[in-house]
Amino acid sequence: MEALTPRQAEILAWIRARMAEEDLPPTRAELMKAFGFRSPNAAETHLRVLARKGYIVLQGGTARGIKLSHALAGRAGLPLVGRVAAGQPVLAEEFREGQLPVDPKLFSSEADYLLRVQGMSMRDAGILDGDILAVRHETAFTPKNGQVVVARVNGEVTVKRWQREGQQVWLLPENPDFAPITVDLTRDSLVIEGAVVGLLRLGKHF
Amino acid sequence: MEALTPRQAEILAWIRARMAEEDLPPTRAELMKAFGFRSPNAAETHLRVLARKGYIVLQGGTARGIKLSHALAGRAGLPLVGRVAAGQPVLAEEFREGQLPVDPKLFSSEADYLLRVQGMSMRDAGILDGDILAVRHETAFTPKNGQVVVARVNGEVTVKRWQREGQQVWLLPENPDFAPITVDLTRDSLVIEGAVVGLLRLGKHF
DNA sequence: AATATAACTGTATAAAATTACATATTAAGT
DNA sequence: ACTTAATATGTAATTTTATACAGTTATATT
Repeated sequence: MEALTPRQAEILAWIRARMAEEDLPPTRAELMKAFGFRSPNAAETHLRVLARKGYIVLQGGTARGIKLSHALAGRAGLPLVGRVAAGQPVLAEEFREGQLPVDPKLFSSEADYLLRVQGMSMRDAGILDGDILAVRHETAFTPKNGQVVVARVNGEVTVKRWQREGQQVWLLPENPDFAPITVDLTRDSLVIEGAVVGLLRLGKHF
Repeated sequence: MEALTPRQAEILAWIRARMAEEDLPPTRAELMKAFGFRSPNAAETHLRVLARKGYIVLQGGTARGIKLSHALAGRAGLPLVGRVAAGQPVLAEEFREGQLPVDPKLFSSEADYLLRVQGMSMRDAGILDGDILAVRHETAFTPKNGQVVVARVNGEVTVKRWQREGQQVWLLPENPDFAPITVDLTRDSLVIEGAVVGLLRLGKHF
């Protein structure tokens, strides 16, 4: 399929999100408003391009006649991510173990991906080795103390309980056999990968 | 929910089918054509009634602004069962807390219902109070020793690890604060309700 | 230097769609 | 008998929506 420009991808993403949420395709005017266009024709031309490139199908003479093409329409579920190598993006293609048919909206907060847990450092929080966490990808947020987060310390991805006081952050395990990770925000690199919004344990561990 | 007349049910069914197929709600004119009305107002009044009775939601001033109400829109999913009173069937209507959009085939073995966990007796197996278990309903099967099952002892529903030797069954908790339940099959009543095939923990507990 | 493409503005209009109002028939409920 | 509700017809106004046509600006391509 022909590639999209960043702007086109942005517009397609918005359309998909809108349709998932409202269950109704947008009008040109709605697109216009959402992107701050001053002309409905800006929306029209974008739609034409998306249609020409095969990402959507336009039904002429029909209000809201926008369909996602089959390839995109398949509400696949969420990607399951396995062991993430240091320094690499969590959602990089090579760490994907597959796709699970899980509704992102099942959880309290909408989940973006699933992450398989490695190790027993959160055992006493009921998070065991092999469990699958539903994660909301949000790098720019401030966790509350006590919240379970997916963080990256010096490139390494870890799941821990967040505790912060001033410039000092502790990533607390829930297992006395493990030591807390202490991070001084003024010196160490710490990236929040997301918030844990759910947990899934499948079959064979029972 | 208020009952529908046959004609109203027919119209609602058509709308649902149309939306499933076309992924776009119909207009009054389309409804009119489908049912042979000679006036779009026939469609309008039907829609008003369906909305008043709670089967659909109409968005005023919006082309194709028809939404199926949540009860109808929610596809399949699994029933979530809460506290089950002694002696009553697990799936009795009065214990249902709702329906969750979970694919029954997500688990190693196909799940029939979801059961909310009460208490901490399985804490060390990573099953916490408030967790949701996916259960395969199967009364006539022989669990393997060590398997986590939903059983009913003297009418009371419980989740424990199964251990059997001869006519003696132990239902083992995974928490030293709780005592195993000992069942002599020659004297006590024991019904297996199902096998635990998965676990779900949603949001707020993190 | 000329051309093409992306990403728009601005205006206009026809078609699609909602929705009000007036009316009719039949069946069910009080 | 009277009223209400269901199921329509018929007309028309208004609003929403799609979409054509004529430009503009910036960037990349030939």
